[in-house]
Amino acid sequence: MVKIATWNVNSAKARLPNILGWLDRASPDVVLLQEIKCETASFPKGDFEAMGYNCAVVGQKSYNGVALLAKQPVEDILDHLPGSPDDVQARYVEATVGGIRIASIYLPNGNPVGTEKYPYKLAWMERLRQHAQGLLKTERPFVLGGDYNIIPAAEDVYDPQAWETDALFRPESRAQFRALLNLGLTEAFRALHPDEQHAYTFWDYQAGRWPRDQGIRIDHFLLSPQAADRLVECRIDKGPRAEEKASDHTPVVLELAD
DNA sequence: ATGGTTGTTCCACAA
Repeated sequence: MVKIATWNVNSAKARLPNILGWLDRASPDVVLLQEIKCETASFPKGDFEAMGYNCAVVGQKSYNGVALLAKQPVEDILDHLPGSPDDVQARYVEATVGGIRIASIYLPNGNPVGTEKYPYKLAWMERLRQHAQGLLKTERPFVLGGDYNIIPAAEDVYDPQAWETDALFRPESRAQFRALLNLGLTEAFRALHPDEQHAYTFWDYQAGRWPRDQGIRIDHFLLSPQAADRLVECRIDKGPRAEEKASDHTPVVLELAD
């Protein structure tokens, strides 16, 4: 069994004790991090290496930043999403681990709608769709995990009406996400748990969203057919969201058969 | 419509 986790940590440095503690307990084989919020050189790589992880890091100052950690060797690293050479935002890293192509994705938020941020989000998603189309042609297993900043459906948000006009839930955003799935990818959590309600991965720090369980499900694993054949489990671990100095996101864990 | 919190950086911005 291979255990792959994704977690938007909202700063690798501020969250370091939480991350190390969780890795020690959960012991995933592969970890996809988003919003590390530091430059590649200042990522606390040594702490993860000391726990036996190899690291591929794509950082930038202050914002964004993604990483892929794995107990097995990390090979053939791709440090950006192809299709827009001028895009400098650190939102994508992809590598091969144990014969599986794996990406850590931090999809643009897109708010406020009406600014250049929203078309940037939609264009980024179209680039991701094009790239996934290319990966599918290899007919090999791949896993695209991360913070998609997409609420796929009404059952994935505590108050659908309140989110109607938000970039995470607008029809154009959801249509672009659907187009990605319709290439033939499997959204692991919903495929395994079609009826599960209140299965959230993010709760805002503001307005008591966590204690009231008013969250949204925006962190996802998308699997190629060859990876979906091996799908065993996908669950949300709410534990880390309850800790002191928690990230606003909690980890999602995927298990694939060997 | 407002309010509310966290992180990084610099006294705003992103989420």
